[in-house]
Amino acid sequence: MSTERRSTRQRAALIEALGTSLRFRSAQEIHADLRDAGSPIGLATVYRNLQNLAADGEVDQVRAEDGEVRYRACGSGHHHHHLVCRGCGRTIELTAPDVERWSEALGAEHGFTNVQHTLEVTGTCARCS
Amino acid sequence: MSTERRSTRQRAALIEALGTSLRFRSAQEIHADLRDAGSPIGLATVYRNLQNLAADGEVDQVRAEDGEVRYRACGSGHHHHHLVCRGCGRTIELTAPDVERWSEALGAEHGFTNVQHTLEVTGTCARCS
DNA sequence: GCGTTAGTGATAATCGTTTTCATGTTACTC
DNA sequence: GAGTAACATGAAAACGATTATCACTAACGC
Repeated sequence: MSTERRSTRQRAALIEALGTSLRFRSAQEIHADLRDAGSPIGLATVYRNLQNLAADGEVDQVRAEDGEVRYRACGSGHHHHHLVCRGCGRTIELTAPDVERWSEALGAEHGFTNVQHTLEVTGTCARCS
Repeated sequence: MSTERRSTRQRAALIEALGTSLRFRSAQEIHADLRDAGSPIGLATVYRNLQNLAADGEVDQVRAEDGEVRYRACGSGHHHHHLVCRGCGRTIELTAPDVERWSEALGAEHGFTNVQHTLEVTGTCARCS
């Protein structure tokens, strides 16, 4: 997966910006933050690099309810899900082995192969309510 | 929920078009189908009515991987999930009581209130593989 | 029928994202 | 170091789904 990528200033800045945040953020948000932080970078470059990083499994992406894609550096390279606060965006990583097994079994039961699933949990965290 | 809606030819045609399909379809797809079927209807009207129907709980909407929203008339008015074929779009409704309970408990455990979740399963059905 | 009011639809506007393409950088070789 | 091929960048334009606008039409209650 980890196709070889050249190391550029922009890519490094992006990775750093991702590393310091625990929230899921949109490409536009990240772009603005980088600009504000004094790292001039093109919007297209942000999009491209985020896609690369996602393809290489170095960041997670989720699609918000409004259709926007949000990104976040995730600890484990393993498959996992998220519990995201709708207020502040605070995110807790989850593993759900039962769900994994359940969806597998379910696919098989209906003759489906190559089964994947998406599962995201949202709520209002203690601080925000 | 079911805000009172006036009955118009366009709304009726839309509901009928939805009723005859088992697949999730995009607003654009449905619009094209209606046009082809000889039911002139504006694209904006399709969008508006689909949103109304979704708000009234008469159709389900899911967001595809490319960000497009797809609609489908669903049998039960109850909360449920879907197993969707990535090839032909054939859809099977699922209930997952374990997942419901799991996400509830999880939210509580982390101090989250008003917990919701999205869960969609995709795969390749027997016919398509 | 009549008036009120929601619904319609062609079109323009929005907005996130992708593409284009000329230019700048990187990694590699000699 | 200099040369260079391939990749990366970024400003601007293109794209595509969706939403807003607004003049016009049709439902509904009387």
